[in-house]
Amino acid sequence: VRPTIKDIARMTDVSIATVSNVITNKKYVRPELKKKIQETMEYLGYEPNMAARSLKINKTFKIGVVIPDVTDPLCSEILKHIEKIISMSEYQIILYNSDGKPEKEQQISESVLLGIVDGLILVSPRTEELLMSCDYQIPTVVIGKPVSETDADISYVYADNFNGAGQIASLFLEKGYQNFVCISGPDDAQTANERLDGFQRALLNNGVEPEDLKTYHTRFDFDGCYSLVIDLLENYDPSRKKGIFVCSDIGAWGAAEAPKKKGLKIPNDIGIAGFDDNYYSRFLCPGLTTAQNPAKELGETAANVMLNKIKCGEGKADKTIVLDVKLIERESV
Amino acid sequence: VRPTIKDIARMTDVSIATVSNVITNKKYVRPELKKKIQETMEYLGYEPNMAARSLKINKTFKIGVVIPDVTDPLCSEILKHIEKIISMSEYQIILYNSDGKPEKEQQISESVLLGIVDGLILVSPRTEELLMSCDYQIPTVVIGKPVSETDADISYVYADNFNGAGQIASLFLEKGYQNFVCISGPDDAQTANERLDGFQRALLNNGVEPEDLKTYHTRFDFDGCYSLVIDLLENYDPSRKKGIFVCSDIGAWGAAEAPKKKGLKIPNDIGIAGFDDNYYSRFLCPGLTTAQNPAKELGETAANVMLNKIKCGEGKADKTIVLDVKLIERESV
DNA sequence: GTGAAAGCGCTAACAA
DNA sequence: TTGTTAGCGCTTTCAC
Repeated sequence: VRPTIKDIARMTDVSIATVSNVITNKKYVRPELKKKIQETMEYLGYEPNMAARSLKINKTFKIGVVIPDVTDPLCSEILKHIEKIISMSEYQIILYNSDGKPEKEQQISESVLLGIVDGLILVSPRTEELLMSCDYQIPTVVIGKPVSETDADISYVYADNFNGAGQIASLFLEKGYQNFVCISGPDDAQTANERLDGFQRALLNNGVEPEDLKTYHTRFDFDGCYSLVIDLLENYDPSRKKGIFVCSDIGAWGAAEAPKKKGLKIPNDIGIAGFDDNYYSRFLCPGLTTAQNPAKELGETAANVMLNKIKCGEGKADKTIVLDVKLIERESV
Repeated sequence: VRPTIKDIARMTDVSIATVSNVITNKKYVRPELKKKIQETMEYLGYEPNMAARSLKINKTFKIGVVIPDVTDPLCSEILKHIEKIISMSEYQIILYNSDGKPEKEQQISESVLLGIVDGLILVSPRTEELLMSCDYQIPTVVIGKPVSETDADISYVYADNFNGAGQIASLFLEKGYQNFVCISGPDDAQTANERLDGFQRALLNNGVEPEDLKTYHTRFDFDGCYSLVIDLLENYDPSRKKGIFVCSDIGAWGAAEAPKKKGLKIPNDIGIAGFDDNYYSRFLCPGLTTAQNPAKELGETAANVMLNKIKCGEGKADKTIVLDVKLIERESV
């Protein structure tokens, strides 16, 4: 049976208050007494009862992390680095899967998180539902862009998607591409659309004619992008070399498959670029040129901001942090 | 400020005991009273204080999941399905990353998990350290094979690696391969070695001469396997067609790169098979033939067994469950 | 510098 | 059927 401070107190002939004082380290206790108490705790294998402490001081030492899909390489990378940082503190992570569904996010935020978590990290939540978190005054950090003004205690950390996509555009231009396609996700995929905007703006600002840029929205997976590009390649004229920018690596994988099927060579006949830099993208043949979503920094920063918010109280932590994205040039452009 | 049962009781003119009774649903309460109480709870947005409940009934409603690496496609797949099952119960998941390091596993099991978790799911832990969990009588399920007898309350669920590897061997034989290589992980990678055994046994039992099978242990990643196979391909004679079985998909990716570099065609000149069936393996060109590690079933089963253990008490749940692995035939053999 | 005691919100045994 | 009450393990005033 597990020992409590009472047991320690009895064995050491002190009061439970004194034992508590050495545990919390908030009041001075005579060194020799302190030592004796610590030895007894060690001896009995004492570990504080978190439930009791939580009840008393009204903290749970848990941080909720809401992820759309642990299975997505980017999400899991972010999660990994959140975990790394958090596990060095006294906090622990409670994991929630939102499936990318607003209802699930809402449900999680609403009912589940009331007393059971001291803070909440939302990974790329569906935009509209952010507002949910405003109801509860629990420190929140969102990995993603702010969507509407709020006075709730929310911080945001996100990657500079706009600029990243611009770098892709510049690369295409440098290499002499003349005709462009941008494939974005579903209409409401916010980050994908920032990338589309960045790509578009950079191209247009550099003298590309609007009719030389076509944009599409599609299901953002392998098959969706594959069949879209198959269609685009009807009557393809390689003399006006096409550069296809797909706003996510996994989609780019599908897109890259299409030219291969048609006997077109990447990057000689056509260019493909992605966004994210999945771990696996280096293995695509040819290696996928892409913009690196800074998953590691995203996770670490979000976790650190969270810890700060909890420690310093409302309003003291950064409101918004935007992280640079880096061009990863391999062989597909 | 958050309402408590006291508030509900006062507003409803009943005692806190009655309120508690409608919450826990363990004693009969007059329907009209019950309704009134429930309405009040709804109205005030009451949510039970988990810390208090935990303290009282000595349960945390948390399940610890210890994962070597969330970033690994197999692990994250398992985790996803654990989460799916657990989230349908009243339990929640606390996530721990072990980095595949025994020390970390031990540390997690030892200090952290005492009172803060009702059960523990360990995903492919390093064998020796399993014993740790025996000290605490907390329900444990291990995704992986039992290594030593113990009377602790541990259940095991794992895939039939031996048989899966055997299926790969049979496929090679069927297709007329005559020379074989098996690449396993580091010496102490238990599952990898089961696969090696299964492959070896099946081959030898079917008349393959020992000198026609070479086995290797290596760092189990892309680069390790790549350079190993590059070496193996010195003076390669395609007339005695070689079948290479790599005990994990990610290694197989590396292995498959080597023949390509040397101008050898897969599967015409040489065959490559993997094990696991990562989500990404279908995208390798040619598509990787592999044995499917049943990640979904592994996760779901482990979670269900856990829930049973917690509900039914010690010893009532299955001790050991082994799951079938299925051959996924694509184009690399 | 140390101890006594109240009380965090809840459950369950017992009384009514 | 409902209410009273003790107590889970801990922190924290407030006395001493």
